[in-house]
Amino acid sequence: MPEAKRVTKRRGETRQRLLDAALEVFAEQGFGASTVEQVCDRAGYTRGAFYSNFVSLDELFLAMWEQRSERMLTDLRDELTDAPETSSLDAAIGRVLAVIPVDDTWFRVTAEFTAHALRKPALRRVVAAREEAILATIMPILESALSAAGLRITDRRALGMALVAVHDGTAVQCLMEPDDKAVWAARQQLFVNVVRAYSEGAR
Amino acid sequence: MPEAKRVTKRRGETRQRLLDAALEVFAEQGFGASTVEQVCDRAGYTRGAFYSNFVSLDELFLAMWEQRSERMLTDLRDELTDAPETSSLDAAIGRVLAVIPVDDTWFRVTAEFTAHALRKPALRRVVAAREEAILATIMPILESALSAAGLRITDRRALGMALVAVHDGTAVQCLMEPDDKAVWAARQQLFVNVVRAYSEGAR
DNA sequence: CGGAATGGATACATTTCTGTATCCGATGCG
DNA sequence: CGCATCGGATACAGAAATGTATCCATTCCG
Repeated sequence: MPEAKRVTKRRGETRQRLLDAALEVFAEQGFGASTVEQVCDRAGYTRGAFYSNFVSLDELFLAMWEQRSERMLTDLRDELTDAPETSSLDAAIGRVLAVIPVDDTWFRVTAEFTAHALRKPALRRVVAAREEAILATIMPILESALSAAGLRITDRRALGMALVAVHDGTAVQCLMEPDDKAVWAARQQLFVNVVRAYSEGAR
Repeated sequence: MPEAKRVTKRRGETRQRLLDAALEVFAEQGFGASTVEQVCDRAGYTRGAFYSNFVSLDELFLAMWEQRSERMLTDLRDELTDAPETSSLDAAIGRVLAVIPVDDTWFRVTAEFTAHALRKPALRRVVAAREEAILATIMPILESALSAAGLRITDRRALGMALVAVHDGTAVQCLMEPDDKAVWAARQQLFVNVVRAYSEGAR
């Protein structure tokens, strides 16, 4: 019985500021090198506030990542649901990529979290579940754009995996050379090529 | 003038054991969470040995990563140079993938190092240089296999980037589900598809 | 208002890590 | 064999991080 503690306004704010601070600190220093104090300083509190809200940095990390990725996912849904029935495949992919933020801070944190999950098996399911949710949001858009172009997906699962892999792999490249527009263009092109590779039909 | 210090046998061994221990410790704990003592304990020395050989964990990390990736690269070259003139594209890709180890430990460390490099701009060139070296080794093999199949690469640079991205992206997936053979198969297939996407010619 | 519960600050004891200074056994060399 | 240098161990001092116990201000609610 987790002893449900009611959340007052003040407590909620504190908690949120700690979550926000954690994002920044973990992105800058990496999770492993971050300390409770650094997070508290950034948030404008002392360690007392932290220990009153979380039991460990691990817990904070998980809570923060889930909140941010959940928020990212709903943003994605919001942006994509009122889709203006995109005609071309490139345009559809461009739309999706424009909405999925390759935000420096967020990506670093996600990379850290992934590495963390490789070490803590319990977290793998969390990561996997999030990926599935993202795919569930994106695939329908993609499929409708494809069918408008007379194409259909041949292997849905394989395409999903490929998209995730390409996203993660190219995101690193983009962050390594953030100013090289060619890298970003290549990324977009790679997505198009991959989608085509797993589709068939009239062109 | 770095005051070239000559390397005795004993010193070399100590240094090497520290490098090896670093690989394991960093893989298990992550670089940021690792301490000098943990590395020394693992190697069977005390901190005295460490500070006599390196000035900081950062330096050790860099030295270790460069040594291992260099070794990996020469292994790759050795395995590929005596290539039995592979006929099919799939076979060629299979060969290359078989040689590039998706070793759990090494991959984790590479991921850590990449994250580290995102933070320390000086390291980005190191990572980029290594990627280029790997591509320089692989691309010729690939091209000969392709031409044997009547294909030729259309955009060498784009293909190189794509291969790196796909490698990194899929490696994570394979490590997350190490026992799911389907993931590994999908990975191989994705490589084939990507290479095809950036090639043209008779089939 | 006024007492009770809440939430975060403060103070403290403890542990952990770091870096250096020094020591001593081993190894190389004449 | 004996001296000199080398390499790692040991010891120590200081810094940093942790977790807890306690205190005080604010908010809640009758």
